[in-house]
Amino acid sequence: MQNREARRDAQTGRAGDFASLQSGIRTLHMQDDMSGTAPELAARLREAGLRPTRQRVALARLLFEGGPRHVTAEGLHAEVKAARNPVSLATVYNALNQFRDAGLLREVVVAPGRSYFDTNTGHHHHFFVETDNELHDFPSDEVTIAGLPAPPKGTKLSRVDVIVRVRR
Amino acid sequence: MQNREARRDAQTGRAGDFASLQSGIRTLHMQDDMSGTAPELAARLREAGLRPTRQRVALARLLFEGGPRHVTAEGLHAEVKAARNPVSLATVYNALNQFRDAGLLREVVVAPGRSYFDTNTGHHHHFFVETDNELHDFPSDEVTIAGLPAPPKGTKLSRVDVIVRVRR
DNA sequence: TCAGTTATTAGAACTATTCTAAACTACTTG
DNA sequence: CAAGTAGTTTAGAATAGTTCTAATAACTGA
Repeated sequence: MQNREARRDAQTGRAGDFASLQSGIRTLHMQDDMSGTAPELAARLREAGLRPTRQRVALARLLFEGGPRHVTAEGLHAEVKAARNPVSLATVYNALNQFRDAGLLREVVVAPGRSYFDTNTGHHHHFFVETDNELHDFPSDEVTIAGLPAPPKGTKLSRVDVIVRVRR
Repeated sequence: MQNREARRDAQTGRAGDFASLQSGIRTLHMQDDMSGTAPELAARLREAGLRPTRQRVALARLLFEGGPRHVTAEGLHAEVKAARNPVSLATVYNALNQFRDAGLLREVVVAPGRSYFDTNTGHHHHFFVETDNELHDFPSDEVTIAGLPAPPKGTKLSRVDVIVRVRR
């Protein structure tokens, strides 16, 4: 048995580097009607068919009030706890899944047992820093993917994920 | 001993539909020196720094003797059991991880808790049929990705994964 | 052959996530 | 605004996938 690299919980990291790319994304995100204050968020949840409960609003605020983010369930759970707005872990999972199903979040699976929820639901792709489990967006505007074969017959396109894996 | 990778560049003029892409991949795989018989596989394992134990050879045969494949640990474990060549689940996991680390396999994570090991280690991408968990290869020859931003400073490119998700 | 290293194994442990069923709360109607 | 009720939350149990432990077995070079 070889011992393999330590898998630190690099936590959700709100990133921060990548000056230009990130600010581009931020702009995008802020223009989005998702950003609102608590009552706006409640309305948004209602639209999505979800009752704006105390728990869901608390989570939505953490997710959508700042800039774009990538969170894990555990990370978000730690945050609500820290914010003295306790929500059970099961509820965090439920809410993340519901938000994703409602199109408010997008799930990105980067490694076995590592799945992030991305508040940026627009077209974009990801950098994943394998050595420290950091995930960063980059807009798809610049990127063109040409020559994709047609989907297997009988299937329809759902989406195209591009993950650029890098290491430090 | 490091030429088994990233050598799949020339190949196929026209691509057209999905079926012909698949057969293109099969041809490729058969030409590969990975396809050998038991003694050849043993040599291959030794080259990779792995003792050719009964268990590893049994697994290598299942993996590399036919055409290209996508396996899960559980699936492969079921196969060795069915072939009356029992190997413990722990050993299946160990071997898959070692084969991957040695560059004999590539791991593809398609969904939380769903990770496949792909015997095709050349350049190619994937279709994933979300509705029934099917994974298919397609060669990267036809696909061009232009305009990828530079990796975050201090990092070097590891690889680019493209997963085209479709549903039935 | 034999020593020494490396590999295998069953089962426990661990991690991430989902389920259960009881308690609770937001929305509706009267 | 008092209930009714349907949707929601919760702790804890359960599950799934994978890794670890430490005892046993097997490969390899001399």
